[in-house]
Amino acid sequence: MQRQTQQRVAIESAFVAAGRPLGPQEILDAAREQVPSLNLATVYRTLKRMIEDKAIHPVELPGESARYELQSAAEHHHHHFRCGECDAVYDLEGCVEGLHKLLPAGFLMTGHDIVLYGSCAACGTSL
Amino acid sequence: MQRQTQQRVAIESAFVAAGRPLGPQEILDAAREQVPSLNLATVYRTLKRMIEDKAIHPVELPGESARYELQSAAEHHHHHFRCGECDAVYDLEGCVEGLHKLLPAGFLMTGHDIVLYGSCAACGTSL
DNA sequence: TCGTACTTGCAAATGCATTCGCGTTAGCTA
DNA sequence: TAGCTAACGCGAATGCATTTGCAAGTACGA
Repeated sequence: MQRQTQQRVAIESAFVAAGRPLGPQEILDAAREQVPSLNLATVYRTLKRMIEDKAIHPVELPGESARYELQSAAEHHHHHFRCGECDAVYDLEGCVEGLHKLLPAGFLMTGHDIVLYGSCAACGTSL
Repeated sequence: MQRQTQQRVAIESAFVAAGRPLGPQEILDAAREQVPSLNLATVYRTLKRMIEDKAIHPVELPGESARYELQSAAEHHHHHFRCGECDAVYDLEGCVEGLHKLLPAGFLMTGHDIVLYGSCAACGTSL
């Protein structure tokens, strides 16, 4: 069976505390505040298992390696915002109309991704 | 100065003939019909120079390695469609309204990307 | 509390896209 | 047409994110 180790608890709480998609290195940095000895390989192993358990799911952005977010956040349709200052990614609520009008004749759409770029509230405030 | 080699001509014409973003391997496959001895390293070298010359520019999609498209295609704002059957990427004309309404308070938007997924006309026809 | 076997940390190994070194080939100018 | 040198093909090397082997550590049921 699966064990409740302190490293796993630290990783899970890092996701809850952040409330936004995190990459392996971000997770490592955050979780090390609970468990300083935490290793990146353990982060990857834990991520892999959490994906299998459907506790998290991957968030891919153009030209970047995968981040992950809690499945609960992914239960409703949403998109992402990437801050060019701090490189953090945030969840966005809602969607837009009219994507179908972009479709050429004969094309069938089954899904879409939208990514907004700019600077987040935290970075904008500190300018 | 720069030389007009047959490999470079083949690569440039592959872009023109395709009329859509191509990845290094796709370019290799296409250009080898003109120059069978063409090597992948040469494709990469040529792409690098074409980017410096602003003849092409990279197209990044979530979770995939870069494709490239002619700068002429990039002169006007547009987005992309990715076919899940043949893995090809196509340019889409136009854009949508209302992206600003997705933005949380305090966030500033400087750009955006939209990717539609589904099956293209070529694949849809052959089903 | 004990023992088992799941987990971890560490370092080495992968996989992959992309780049480089080098001897050879081939544009291009005189 | 000859000569210079940019460009090529090939195979090895990089860089990076991610994975794995293994010995040591530790959660947790009996």
